[in-house]
Amino acid sequence: MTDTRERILDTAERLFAAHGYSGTSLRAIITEAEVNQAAVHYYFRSKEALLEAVFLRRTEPANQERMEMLERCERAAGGNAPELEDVIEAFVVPAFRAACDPGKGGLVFRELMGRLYAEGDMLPRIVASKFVPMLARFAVALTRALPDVPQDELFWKVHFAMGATAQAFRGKTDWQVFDRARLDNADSELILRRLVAFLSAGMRAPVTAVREREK
Amino acid sequence: MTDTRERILDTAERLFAAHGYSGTSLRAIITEAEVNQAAVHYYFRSKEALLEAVFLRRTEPANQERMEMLERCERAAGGNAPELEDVIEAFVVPAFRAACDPGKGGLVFRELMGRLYAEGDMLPRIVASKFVPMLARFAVALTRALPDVPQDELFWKVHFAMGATAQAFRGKTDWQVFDRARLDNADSELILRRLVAFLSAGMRAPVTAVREREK
DNA sequence: GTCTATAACTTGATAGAC
DNA sequence: GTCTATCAAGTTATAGAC
Repeated sequence: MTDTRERILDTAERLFAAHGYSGTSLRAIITEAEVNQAAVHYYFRSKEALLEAVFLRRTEPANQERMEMLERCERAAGGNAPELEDVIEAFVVPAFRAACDPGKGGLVFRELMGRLYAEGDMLPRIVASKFVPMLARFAVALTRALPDVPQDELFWKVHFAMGATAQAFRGKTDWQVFDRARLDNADSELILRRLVAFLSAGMRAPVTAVREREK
Repeated sequence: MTDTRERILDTAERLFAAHGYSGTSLRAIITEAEVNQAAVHYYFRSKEALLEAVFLRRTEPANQERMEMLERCERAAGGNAPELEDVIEAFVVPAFRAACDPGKGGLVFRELMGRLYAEGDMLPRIVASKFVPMLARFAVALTRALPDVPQDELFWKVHFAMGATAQAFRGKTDWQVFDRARLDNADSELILRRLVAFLSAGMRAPVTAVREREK
């Protein structure tokens, strides 16, 4: 069949998401996808290249959309600084939506995205470099939206925000301390709104407002 | 020598932090620690048990401190609801400080903590279960500190907050879009203040305040 | 408690017939 | 493009001498 390649991608996506990169063996993928031993090395030439393919398949279009969304909101602002919420939405919404709707991938890729966001070193820098131009654009927009925040503080806020976003993508916890509400059955648009609200407030929060206290 | 055990723990901590659990082989640990092949299986009985030991060595005391700090701030509040910032600090500060100061572990364990927080499934649930009682206590305190936030919304906010905290622990990014400021050379108390400010604001942010907008 | 040796298995990757 | 067969290396874990 000609969809062998796709079946490998789908299965790899699922297993990488579930067990991580080094936690998933090519043989596990081969077995679950019910393809031939050599197929993986035929279509992709290595395990690493397979991960890249899995990753870029969904990431590249989402990044495209992010840029468009950012440009659109910057144009709408005219010469003024863009609204913080808009910048954050431009970054978060395309990836999140993409990770929700595609008939097949859905939750699975979201899980994988969370893992990759969080680990940061699972992808070789070559792939990460595909993100840098986009991230740089967002860094500028953020700086304009938050002109009073010094750069090194902004760095940390972005850092925290990336972590929160990654977790939003993952949507699973083993700690059943609140009894309910997994990503599986939750309204993803509502989650998005909550995430944007959370991030915006966090980014704006003045650090100096934290009162001094005794240890 | 009698510090063989400790040397294994230290090395394992470092390598798990750098490459993840399945990305680290026992042989790599054995080699770097310069101990004998069989030593790991003698002191710990499996790779998994070794990870648990690495994890609990620093985690158990920190969790103890978290509980104490929470109780202290609840007592200070008398019958009233505890202050949000205090609850967050009680959760974040002990682990973060512990991960900063111990002469040896320092940055390394922080990196590992970030990884484990983010992955969530690297530790077997048996170990995770050691956390549940503490987390449940914090869930109650949070609910009291934020009485107007419905439970399922609170669940998500905690979810986001855990992600941001995990990222704060990791403190490394490959995306050099802001040119500077790594965890390595940053003032950790300042990071803590920033994190607490970020989380508090995010937790308090009313979701309904996010204005409607066209996609 | 420390060591060497090795068992028992899984890994990523390839060669070459069809 | 698909298959089987297999390699070389690396893996966790154990047995048993000292």
